Amino acid sequence: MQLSGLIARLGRHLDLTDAEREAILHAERGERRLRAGDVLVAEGGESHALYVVRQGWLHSSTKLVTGGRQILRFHYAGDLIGTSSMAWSQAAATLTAISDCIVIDLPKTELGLLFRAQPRIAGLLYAIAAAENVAMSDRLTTIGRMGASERLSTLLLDIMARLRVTAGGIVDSFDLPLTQTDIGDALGLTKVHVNRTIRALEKSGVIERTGRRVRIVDEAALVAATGFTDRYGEIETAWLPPAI
Amino acid sequence: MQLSGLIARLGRHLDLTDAEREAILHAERGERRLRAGDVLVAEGGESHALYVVRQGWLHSSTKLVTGGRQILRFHYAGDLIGTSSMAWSQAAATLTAISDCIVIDLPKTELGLLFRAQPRIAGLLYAIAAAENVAMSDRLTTIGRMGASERLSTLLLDIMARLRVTAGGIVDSFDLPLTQTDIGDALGLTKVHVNRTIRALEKSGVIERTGRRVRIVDEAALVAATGFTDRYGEIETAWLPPAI
DNA sequence: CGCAGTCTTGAATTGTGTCAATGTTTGTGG
DNA sequence: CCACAAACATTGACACAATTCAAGACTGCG
Repeated sequence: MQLSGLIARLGRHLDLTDAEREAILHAERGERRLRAGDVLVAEGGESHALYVVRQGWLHSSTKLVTGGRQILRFHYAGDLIGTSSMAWSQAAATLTAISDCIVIDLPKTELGLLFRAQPRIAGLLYAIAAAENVAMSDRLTTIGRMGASERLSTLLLDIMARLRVTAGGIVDSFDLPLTQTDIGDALGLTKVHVNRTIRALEKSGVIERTGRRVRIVDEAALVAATGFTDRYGEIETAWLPPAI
Repeated sequence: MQLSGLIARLGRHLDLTDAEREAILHAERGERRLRAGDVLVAEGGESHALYVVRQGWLHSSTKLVTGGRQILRFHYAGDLIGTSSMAWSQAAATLTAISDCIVIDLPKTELGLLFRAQPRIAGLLYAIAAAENVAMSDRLTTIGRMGASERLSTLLLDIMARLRVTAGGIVDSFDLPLTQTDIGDALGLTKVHVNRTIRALEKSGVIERTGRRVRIVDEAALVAATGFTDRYGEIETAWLPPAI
């Protein structure tokens, strides 16, 4: 069977039936390759599709009237992105590739048909959207109520938790393809202060860096300081209607 | 026909068929009355249902390890709340009534059946979830990248835009049932600084206050300063599958 | 009427931003 | 493979926005 971004993702949560796989494959359109830095969708531009990340990292961001930028979320393999186009035909955020990426098109009319043909998939997608909402809430809480070092720690823990989903074994270090400006725009800090905060964490011995590789030395301390909760685990599926 | 929270809400976006109305009514359980201050769902507690707000205001919030609180979102009549229980059986946030409220239970197993019976409703609920996500992104941007007076201005504009959805005519003033502590917890500021910021806006003449009533005097100035976008308008429904 | 919860204000402190200069990496073309 | 430019990281000095602490004035409710 053909490899599919959405099948891989939904298969993490459910055992898909053949009919469900077929329906998903039918909804997906050709893949698109992006170079690091490429913009997949621009804020305000027309958009009639979602995308499934097959490979690589992206982020979504918005621009402010005052010239700043807020990075809203990082996206990894398996994520369903550009979902604002389900509600409006204009994209609410810019999607930018951080590393080289492959994404798969999922036209929204096809998704409509998938919702009708496979209600269990529809329900799971709804649950995933609800989980995304909680992820945004977590970030809001972090940025609204924590200091710079807790924000940064939370980001590192979050990235690591997410990478552990894909990498089977235990991960305690990873390559961080983000500039300090990116990190600042994600955390609501300036790049200068991000730098100071990183160096302080390094000096206190809870993290180590070699080039762009980061190693989490004292995960327990970071978790204790931030109250970080890993939300990347299971999604409850008991309420879903039976598969067709 | 019996009055229903969800029918009223979805009816804003679609002309529902009789079969769809029937199915929604079948999914909804009895209503629940809350007094201002009551907690509908506590963070971490079991939850097997969503709720539709029929009347009143609520907010969702989380607690931090350090003792603080972040208010994530305010909810008004027609909103679908507690959606994190679609993904997990433990609630991710606390739902608290701000004013006296009436909410309607929507058990998630019933929602599963609704998804199967009425795919067009499923699709619309998905679009609404996507719009909720964008609303969270807006708040993240406001808190992450704006100063205190822009944050406060955005909150006021947002509340007013939301009240205009229900109130037919033009609204330029409204009762604000929030304490300054609440506002601070929503905006990532202390209550003291909220007070200073309100008084500064008042002094500069862009807002006026009488008791708990707020009047927006110079809406254009507030919009210009914040880049506020009203997202409470239409939701695109062209991609939805046909009704059954 | 009195009390508890709010709102308001001032003064001192702290965290983060701004500005500016220098060092370090990365990638590109010769 | 080297030279160079551009992007990125690092650091210091200073400015400023928001917090903290504290005290007093409202307001609404039992």
